[in-house]
Amino acid sequence: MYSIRMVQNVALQARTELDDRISVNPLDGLLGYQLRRASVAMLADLAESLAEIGLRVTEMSVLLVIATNPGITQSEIGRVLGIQRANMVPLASQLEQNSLIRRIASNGRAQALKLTPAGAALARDCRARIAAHEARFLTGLDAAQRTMLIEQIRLIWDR
Amino acid sequence: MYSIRMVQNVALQARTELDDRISVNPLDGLLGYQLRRASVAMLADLAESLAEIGLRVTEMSVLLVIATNPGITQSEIGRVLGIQRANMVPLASQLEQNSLIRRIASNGRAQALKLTPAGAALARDCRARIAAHEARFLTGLDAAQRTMLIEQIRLIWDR
DNA sequence: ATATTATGTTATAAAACATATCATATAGAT
DNA sequence: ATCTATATGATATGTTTTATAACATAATAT
Repeated sequence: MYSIRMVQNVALQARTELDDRISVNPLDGLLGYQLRRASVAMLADLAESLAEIGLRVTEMSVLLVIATNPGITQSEIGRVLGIQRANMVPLASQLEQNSLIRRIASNGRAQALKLTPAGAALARDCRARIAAHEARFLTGLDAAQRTMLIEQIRLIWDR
Repeated sequence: MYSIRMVQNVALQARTELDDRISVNPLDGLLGYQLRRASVAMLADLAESLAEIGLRVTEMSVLLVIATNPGITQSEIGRVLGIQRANMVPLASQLEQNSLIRRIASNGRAQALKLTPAGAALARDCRARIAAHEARFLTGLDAAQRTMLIEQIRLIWDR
């Protein structure tokens, strides 16, 4: 007979099947959704690696931009990385407190940012960790395919 | 002579060139960086469109998952979308308060979630907005190229 | 000389996200 | 049948990220 228990089992069965079915996610075919999931996955992996050297992802990004562009200002870094001017302040302060960068009086209120030797050493470590991190997510693609994929993704937001 | 003004102008000139130069961003060739920038750009565009109908991106995602899987539970939605069980609570409560979904006692503590007629109508609106949104970022690619790109990105995090 | 612009800064708020804990109800084991 | 383990929803909490508004200062432009 149709006891409550039976009905409950049927309900459970349906939900178990749901877990196994593949196309239950209506967002699966969306570019925006896949970009978000991939980005979150890579961010988590990178954050884990950078935590071992006491850095957050955003801090590492600022560090590398300064390494490549000695003398760049906070506002310029913000424009390059898409970070608000106001949010650059605690970021740069943190890096300065940890003796990774120096702020040098420049033009107007602007300050030229440069790496300390410790900052330069850490930047090299970052590059190695990033290379390993990227490789973990690009297996199965040769160099040309990697470049093409990255360029296609860049064109999505930068044109 | 080397007045302060002159020195300052030189500094400004250097910074202006920096803005124009192309490869000042050492992250440009990284998959993770491009994924993040593209994801952020698409999220901002989608959020703007969904704000017009009073929804946030996450709320829309939950709404569409319920639309496709009537009777699904909060925990299951969390597993599908990568949202913590605890964070699903205020999400579902918000949708229920706005009379977009109903929570129906099911098995155990679980509750089967279903759309109200208003929720179903809004879900249709969402799908139209999403289609327009996706099209804005996929110009220049035909249907086959779009599918391939999305699949390549999916493989980055889901394998 | 005055108005405008750019930079750094502070304060603040909102949103997203993670963690730990708890009560309850089922499934499974003995 | 009883006990244990597991799953779900819920609450509370804290952190991180991100955005906005306002301000002082120093440069540039008119």
